[in-house]
Amino acid sequence: MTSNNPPDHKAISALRIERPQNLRELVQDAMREAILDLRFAPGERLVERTLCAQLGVSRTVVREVLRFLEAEGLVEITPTGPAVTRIKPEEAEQIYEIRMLLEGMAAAACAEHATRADLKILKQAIDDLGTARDTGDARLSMKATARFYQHVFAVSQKTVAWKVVESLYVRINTLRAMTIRLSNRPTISVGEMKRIYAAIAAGDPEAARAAAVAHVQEASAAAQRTFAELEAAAAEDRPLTKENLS
Amino acid sequence: MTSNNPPDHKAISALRIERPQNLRELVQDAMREAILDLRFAPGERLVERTLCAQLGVSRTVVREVLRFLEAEGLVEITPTGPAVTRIKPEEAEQIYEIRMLLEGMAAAACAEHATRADLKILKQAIDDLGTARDTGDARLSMKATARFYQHVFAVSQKTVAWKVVESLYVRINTLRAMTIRLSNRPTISVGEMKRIYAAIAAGDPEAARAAAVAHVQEASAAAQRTFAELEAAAAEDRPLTKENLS
DNA sequence: CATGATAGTATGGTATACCATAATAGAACA
DNA sequence: TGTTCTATTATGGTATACCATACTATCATG
Repeated sequence: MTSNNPPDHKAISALRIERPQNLRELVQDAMREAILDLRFAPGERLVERTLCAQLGVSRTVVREVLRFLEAEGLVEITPTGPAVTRIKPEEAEQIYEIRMLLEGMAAAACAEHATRADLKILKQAIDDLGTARDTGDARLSMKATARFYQHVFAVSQKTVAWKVVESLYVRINTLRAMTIRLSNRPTISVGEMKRIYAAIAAGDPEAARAAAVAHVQEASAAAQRTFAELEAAAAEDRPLTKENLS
Repeated sequence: MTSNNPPDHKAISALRIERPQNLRELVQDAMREAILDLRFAPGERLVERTLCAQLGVSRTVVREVLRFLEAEGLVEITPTGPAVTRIKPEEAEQIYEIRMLLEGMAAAACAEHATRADLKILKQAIDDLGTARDTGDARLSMKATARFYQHVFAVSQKTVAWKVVESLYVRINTLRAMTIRLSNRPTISVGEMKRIYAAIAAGDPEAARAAAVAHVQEASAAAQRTFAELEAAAAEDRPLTKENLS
C-alpha cells in the first residue's frame, strides 16, 4: 500500500501547529491595547519596573516590547525615559492626509476587483458596525471598521499600504478614544461607511475613492474639534489627564 | 548687575548638551547600515550570539535592536529565529505604488512652498548626486538622494509622510543594492531628479508631481528587472547569496 | 529664607545566568 | 545503506544582578 504520490501539501498545512504566543507577544498586545484604551494617557511616563509589577513579567520583556512600540510610534523615548506618544495637531492632520491617499486608492481598487463573496464580507462588517453603533459599543465599532478596511485592502491586494494605514490608525486611536470620552460622540459615521460600501458594490472606483476620502476628511475635522477642546481645557488650567478623563 | 529679564530661551537652547548615543542606538545604526549594505543578505539568519561577538555587546542590546528592526520591517521572526527580511516582488511593487502617491504629493506641495533658500539646498543635493554618479559612488548617491527628498518633505511640511517613505526606502534598499551588484547599473537617474528639481524651482506643482511619479515608476521598472534576474539565476540553480554577490 | 551639600532612592542601560527547545552529530541496528 | 536513538551543542526566551546617573528629601550654613 505504498504510494508514489508526493505528499499532499494542503493536508500538511492543515496539520501545522499554531505556536503559543510568547510572553513578549502577549505583553505587546496588552500594552498596545492599554494605550489605545487610554489606560495610559498620552505623555504618561512608562516606568519599566512599574510595568513589570503590573504585567507580572521581567524587565527584559518589558524593554523589548517598549523597543517595538517605540519603532511603531506608540512610545517615545524622552530624556527621562519612555512615555506614551503625544500626538500633535499637525501630525494628526498629516496622518489623515496620508490616509486619504491610501484609503482612496484601496477603495478604488476594491471597487474594481471585489467578488460577490467579498461584498458579502464587507456588508457584514457594515452591519456589525451599525449594530455596535446602536448599542454604543465603541470598541466593537472600531473592530468592525478595522475589519471592513482590512478586507478592502486585502481585496485590492495592497497589504503594504494596509500595514502603513494600520500603523497610522494606532497612532490616532488615542485621539479617537479621547473624542469619545470628551463628547460621548461617536467618531465613526455609519452613513459614510455605507457610502463607501455602496460605491464598491456598484463597481464604481471613482465614487469609492471619493467616498473614502470624504470619510477621512470628516474624521480629520472631528479630530481638529477634539484638539480645540483639549486646548480650551488646558487654557482653563484643567489639563485632561488619565484621572479626569474617566 | 542682577537682571529682571526672563532667561533667554535661545541662549538656553544653545547650551543644550547632546547626549552621547547609548549602545543600543549605536548598534541600531550599525545593524541598519549593515543590512542596507548587504553585509547581511536578505533571508540570512541573524543569530544573536554571533551578532554579540561581531558587535562586542551583550545579548540584551542585540535583542532590543532586533525588536526595533522587526517593527521597522527590516527583520522578520522566522520559526527558527530572526532573519533579514526578504522582499517579494509584489511587496516591492506595492511599495513603489505608495511612494508614487506620497512623493508626488510632497513634490507638488514643495513646488508651492519652496523659498530661494530651499531651492539652494535642493540644488546642492542634485549637484552632489551628479558628482557621486560621475565617480561611481553608490553610497554617496543614495545619501544625496535622501537629502534631497528629506528636504522636499520638510519644505512641504509632511514629516509623517517622510517617516513612512523613509521606512519603505530601507525595505527596498537591499533590492537597490542588489541591482547595483548585479548589473553595476546605477538605480538613481540624475536626469529624472533634475526634472523634479526643475519643476519645483519653476513653482509648478503638477509638473513636480508628474516628475516625481515618473521617477518612482522608473525605479519600479528597474526593480522588476532585478527580480527577473534573480529568478533567472535561481532557475540556473545558482541562487544569489552573500558570497557570490561580492 | 535661600542655597548648597549629602544621603538615599528610583530609574534606565547593560551584562550574565538559567532554562526549554531545537538542531546536529554520531552510534547502533536492521 | 537507511533508519532510529542518544548525547551534545546551539539558540531563543526570560529572569536577575550590577552599575551609573538622575531625582528627591533632608540637613547645615550664611
